[in-house]
Amino acid sequence: MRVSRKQAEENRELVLKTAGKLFRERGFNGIGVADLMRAAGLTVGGFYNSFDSKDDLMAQACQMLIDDINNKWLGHIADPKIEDPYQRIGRTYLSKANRDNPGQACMFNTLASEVPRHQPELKQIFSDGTLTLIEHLATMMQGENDADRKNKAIATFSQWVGAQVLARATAGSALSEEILDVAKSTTNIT
Amino acid sequence: MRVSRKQAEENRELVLKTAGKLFRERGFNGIGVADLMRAAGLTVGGFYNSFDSKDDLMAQACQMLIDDINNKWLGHIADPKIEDPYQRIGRTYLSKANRDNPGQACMFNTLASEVPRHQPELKQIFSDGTLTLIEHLATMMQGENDADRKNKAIATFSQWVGAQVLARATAGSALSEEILDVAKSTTNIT
DNA sequence: ATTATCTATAGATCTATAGATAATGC
DNA sequence: ATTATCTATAGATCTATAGATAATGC
Repeated sequence: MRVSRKQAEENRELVLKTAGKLFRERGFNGIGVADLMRAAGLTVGGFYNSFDSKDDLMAQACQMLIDDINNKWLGHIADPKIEDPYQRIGRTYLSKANRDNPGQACMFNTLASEVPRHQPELKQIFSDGTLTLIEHLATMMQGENDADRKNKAIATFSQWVGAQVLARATAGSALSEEILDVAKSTTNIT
Repeated sequence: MRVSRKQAEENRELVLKTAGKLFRERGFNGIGVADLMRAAGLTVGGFYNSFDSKDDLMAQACQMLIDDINNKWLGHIADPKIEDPYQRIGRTYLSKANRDNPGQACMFNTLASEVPRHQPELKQIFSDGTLTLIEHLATMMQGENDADRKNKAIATFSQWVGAQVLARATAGSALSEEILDVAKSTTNIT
């Protein structure tokens, strides 16, 4: 029954990844610890070896999801093969594929509105994460100075988040695609 | 124990109003039927006389909350004492008071991201409600034609929703107020 | 010997229903 | 007689823990 330390660490990471997907798909309250462990191919008893509590898992999963976005964006910015990282990021962010697959898309669209109801640690992770994302976005914006670029990044990110939230809430109607299209044109995504 | 039909109808409406507040404060899964009835000064047994199920309550509460926004906006538009209804609406929407009191603010900020996970009836209510809100907002926008005004309304509403979601997720940090301020200036609210 | 994971379960929820109660409305 | 609401509870969750098991790592 016992597995190697390496395997145990891999299991912990698998649980984190599974949680990241299922929290985005079903919300923090929409997936229980036992079902989550089963989805990762494990059983509930092992959970508390890796995590102090479900709250601890939520915090770790959110930190991981924010790091994933940051690393993806930084990778795009650094990649010489990607000519215009801002276009690439915005096109993906506002795609119908992202709208229809919340489990793979930006966590802010699905989980940000639940954050204020949870523990301070989680709020801190979201606060810090939002700031970092906006700073990265700001480096890709055109503007006269840093403050101007930051403001543009804030406007752009708010628009993106709001558009995906509303596009999902109206999915199936013509309005849903209009919302994504308008967000693209407002934020200069072609 | 039995009350008059008038009183029973008033009780039903009180439960709806209480649900509207608590769903916005805690999410659909954050408040149970028994606690909700207690908050309304009643007990759980009476709930199923007024509602078929918790899903039914969610649908009715969301419809009521959307109607409330619509009626408030239409009232502002029709009120001769309000010089610029768009300014009035936007200033309230993006206020810190709204950020800090989700139980009294626009349901889209708190509940829209949960909608895709629930029953089709709820999705339909949100779809229809979003379209109606955008149409009302469009009448207050400046633009060359109907399509132009509708696009501006879509951009504005997405921006408002995204800004409040992010402002709440970052509440307590300086960024939170910056997000609200940027949304105001982007959507021409002074 | 240590420990990662397993099965089983305690105790606290949650939705929904059953049957009793007492006031309304014919 | 009817019925809106009450108390009590069934049955299904959910988080977390206890103790057993069997493989790792000294």
